Amino acid sequence: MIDKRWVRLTALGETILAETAEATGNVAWLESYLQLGVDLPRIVETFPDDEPMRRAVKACFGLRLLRQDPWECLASFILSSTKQIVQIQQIVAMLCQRFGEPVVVPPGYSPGYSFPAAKRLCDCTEAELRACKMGFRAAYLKGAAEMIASSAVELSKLSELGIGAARESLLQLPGVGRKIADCVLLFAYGFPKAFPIDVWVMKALRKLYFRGRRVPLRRLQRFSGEHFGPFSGYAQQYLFHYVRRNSL
DNA sequence: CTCCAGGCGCCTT
DNA sequence: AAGGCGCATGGA
Repeated sequence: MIDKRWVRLTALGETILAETAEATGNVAWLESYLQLGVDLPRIVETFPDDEPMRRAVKACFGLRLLRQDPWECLASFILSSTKQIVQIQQIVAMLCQRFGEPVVVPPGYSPGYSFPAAKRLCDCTEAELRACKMGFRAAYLKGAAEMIASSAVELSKLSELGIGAARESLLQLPGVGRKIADCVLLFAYGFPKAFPIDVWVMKALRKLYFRGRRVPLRRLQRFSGEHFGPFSGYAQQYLFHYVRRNSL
């Protein structure tokens, strides 16, 4: 589901086949989501020429970032803390099914639902949200939904700000700390210097650049900003998927 | 049974 | 400013 459209993507060698449930006049929305205008080789070129980055780029050749909807991205990451990825997917699926809007799907496919708007979720009780198995994150999600719906934080205006000011805005939301804020800045707004440091990236940085020593988070953040260049967020993704595949 | 999973918020030093 | 701990839930 992209926005409120059902899409099936298939890799066909060098091209991507996209099938939609309904006719779609122009495909700007899809080009934006897939970031087809991004010149990946130009970006990879800016990475530091050191051994860890060379290995990560080789291991994840062709890895790209998507451009996701800000609210969907934010809400999903609020639900992500100390959860495994499969469980996050289950929670999000349940949220969509219960509170999203039905979307048109091709004949023979199971029903699909959009990601529920902030306004819809702040009308839910915390108990209804907890019923989607999100546990203590329910209060965070509801609180964040209220602030978005009331425009206490205006997601649509963050792209006009610099990364620092945009991050400060996101940090006002309950359940949003530095890591989640940086995920939203990178995946939904495309700030190329946003560098989320989760447990995996922390492991990667320690092992690959600090001889496995324990390093304060502050120092890792400073290092990430200085070492990986103008597209450090992309570098982060290469490192992340590299360590996850090799379970370092 | 215990441990832990793409953190955050709050309470201690 | 920095470090420790609890928080729901489910699976290994």
